Amino acid sequence: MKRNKPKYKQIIDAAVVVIAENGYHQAQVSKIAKQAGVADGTIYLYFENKEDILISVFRERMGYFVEKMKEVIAGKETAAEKLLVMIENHFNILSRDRNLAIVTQLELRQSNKELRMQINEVLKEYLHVVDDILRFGQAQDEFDKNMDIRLARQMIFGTIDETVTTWVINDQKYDLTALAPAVHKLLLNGCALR
Amino acid sequence: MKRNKPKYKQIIDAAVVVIAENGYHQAQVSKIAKQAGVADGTIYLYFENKEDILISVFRERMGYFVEKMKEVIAGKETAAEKLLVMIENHFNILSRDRNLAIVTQLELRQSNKELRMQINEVLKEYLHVVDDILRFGQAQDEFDKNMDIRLARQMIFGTIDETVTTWVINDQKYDLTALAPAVHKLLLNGCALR
Amino acid sequence: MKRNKPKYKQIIDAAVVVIAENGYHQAQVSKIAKQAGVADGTIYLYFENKEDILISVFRERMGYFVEKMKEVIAGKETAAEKLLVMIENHFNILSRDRNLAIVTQLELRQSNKELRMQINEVLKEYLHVVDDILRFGQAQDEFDKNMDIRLARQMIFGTIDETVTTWVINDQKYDLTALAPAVHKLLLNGCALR
Amino acid sequence: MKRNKPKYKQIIDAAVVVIAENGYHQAQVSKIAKQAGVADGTIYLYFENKEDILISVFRERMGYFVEKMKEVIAGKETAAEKLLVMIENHFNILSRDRNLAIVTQLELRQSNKELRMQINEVLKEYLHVVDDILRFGQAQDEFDKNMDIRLARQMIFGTIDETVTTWVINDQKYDLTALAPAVHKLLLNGCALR
DNA sequence: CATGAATGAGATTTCATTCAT
DNA sequence: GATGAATGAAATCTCATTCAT
Repeated sequence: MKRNKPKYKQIIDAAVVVIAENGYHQAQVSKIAKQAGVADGTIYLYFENKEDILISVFRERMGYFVEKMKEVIAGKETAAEKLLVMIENHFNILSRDRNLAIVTQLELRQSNKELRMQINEVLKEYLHVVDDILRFGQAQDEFDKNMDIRLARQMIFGTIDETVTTWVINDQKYDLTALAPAVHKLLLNGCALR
Repeated sequence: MKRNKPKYKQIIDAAVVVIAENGYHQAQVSKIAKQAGVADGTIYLYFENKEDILISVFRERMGYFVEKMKEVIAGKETAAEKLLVMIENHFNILSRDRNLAIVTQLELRQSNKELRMQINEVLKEYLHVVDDILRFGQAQDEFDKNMDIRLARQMIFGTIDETVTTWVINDQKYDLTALAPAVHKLLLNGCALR
Repeated sequence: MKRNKPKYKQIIDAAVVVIAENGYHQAQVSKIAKQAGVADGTIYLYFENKEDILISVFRERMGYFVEKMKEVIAGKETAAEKLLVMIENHFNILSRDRNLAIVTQLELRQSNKELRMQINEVLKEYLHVVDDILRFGQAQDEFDKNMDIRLARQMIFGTIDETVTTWVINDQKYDLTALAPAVHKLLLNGCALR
Repeated sequence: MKRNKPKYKQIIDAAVVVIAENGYHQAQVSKIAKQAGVADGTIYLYFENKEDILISVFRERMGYFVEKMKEVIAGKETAAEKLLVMIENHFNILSRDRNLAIVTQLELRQSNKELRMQINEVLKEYLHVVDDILRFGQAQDEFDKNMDIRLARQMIFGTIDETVTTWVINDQKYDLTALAPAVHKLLLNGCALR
């Protein structure tokens, strides 16, 4: 069950490809094994069960996601700038790994409640990053101090997520990253005229 | 296959209860039949197949949803007011039918891609309502005319959806409807200080 | 259960049409009822069960078959002539009622062993007709007296049956009746040169 | 899906036994699996689906049939002798494998049209053997050159088939092979006195 | 460490038949 | 006599997981 052996990554990568190409319900363990170039039984030397593969896909990739986010955010001075690079990076990473986009936005959502709960656990880390930006913005007098942090986080995450999902459903046929500034503006200022 | 016979509604209602209580993947046709108080075979006098039951759950309830929305929205003068009653009603309807909330926010999303496509078809009607409010707001000089309608709609729907889902995941333990004004304010003004 | 009421015949006729058009396994009772223009339940006022419909189809039509045979055979003097008109009539009747041909040669043979046993019971009458011709031929010194009647009957029936079945399988695209003289000659003289 | 692994034959053999003992419609996959001493799922490692098992039963056994025929026929000089050994062997093989006789003469004929079409495809090979004998006989001036090959083949096959079926229906209670010379004589010379 | 053949539980759907009206 | 809505039993096939090699 060593997570640093090469076959571990191999299987995770294979799972992303297989799920993206076949859909969640057609991603059988034997297909993942074949794509990874290992025997079916070998999967179980590295993962507890099928659910463990899926949650691991999310954890590994989302871990990279959050690390990346923290890095680029730290490099910015204002909350507005931090929010912008976060959105840009979110869009950018998924634009570049289109299979991952399909898997996280469409396929993995078909998993059962229990798996989704675990995925939410992983997501929390990402939500903390959003919260940090929001609190930082309030402290810097950039953001409204009366604003409910939890609701604002739901707005930010919900908007980003819905935007990416719509892009995936439309077969990724437009430039997602290009939408970042407009989304950023909307999240900062809302719909109303100023 | 008549949709106005009492058993049709009876089965739809049973499906909502069974899915909410057992989860999507444990909602066997025989469980739904038992809950509805009919024989398994009777289900197939009213629905083509299992998928048809699930689609119908969504269509029937969402149909009511959209009708209700259009009604309350028409009664308001400004875009801001229209948006507020839309959010209030969305939250309110799901607050009152907690099983439906579980089914739409968590369970039905586990369905396969094809079923989700059909659900999206039903959802489009709701998204049109949002679009109408946004365009109305622009025409009335309440909303920013440079705003991308599609992105704004994604923000509004994404925020509402994420808020409801979070509430469901947290076992519906707080008052969802009470959040409507704060969500409304966020959507109108964003996070930034004015 | 009166067999002389008009609906009895109506249902038999409907059964032939439905089986010919849909095949044995797709000939549901409800389809037959619809074709006959009666309610499903009405079927059971005239027939014990589905099997009874099928066996009745065979009995009614084959009854006519045998009557016809006896009639035309009685009008001929020699065994050879009797055999010829029997073959001609067999081919002719099925040529004219192509649905019946499909039903007797292909579809009804898919029925279960029990039903086929009953059909064989009905067929026996027809086989007796053949036996009568054979014995008459032997008495008249037209046919070989050492010949095993049972085997000869199997040859005659088997040949006729196989010929009709082949014609049905080939979509009845050639003139079956035209084959009667050649089949007759073969049955009388065999393959060997004289 | 390897056809040379021992379990492949094992399942075919089990299918013959189960179908013969229970009838076509009562030959569930689970019964066949049990008879073969494997798990239900194992069946599907060797066969596409249930129909594939049935086709394979026919193909495997009929393949042996045709091979055997060609062999014994090649060893004879005259068309008459060839025909005789063909009939003898046909009767003999089915006499020795009585379950197979039940399956081919009664049970497999209950299959749906599609399966029967496939079975006919396999049968064609056998019919070619008959045709070859007939043409050989004509070339050797043993058989009537004016004879329609197709009709003669239908007579031969129809007679043999009907003879075997009658024997099976009568519970195989007489010696089928003993009938071969008489059947042979009938096919060569017909019913008529010479 | 790695393999892959074997396992076996579990669910949708059809359709002959009934019976209250 | 006639209706037709309701019944409910029954069977194929999939696929995650194991374990002998």
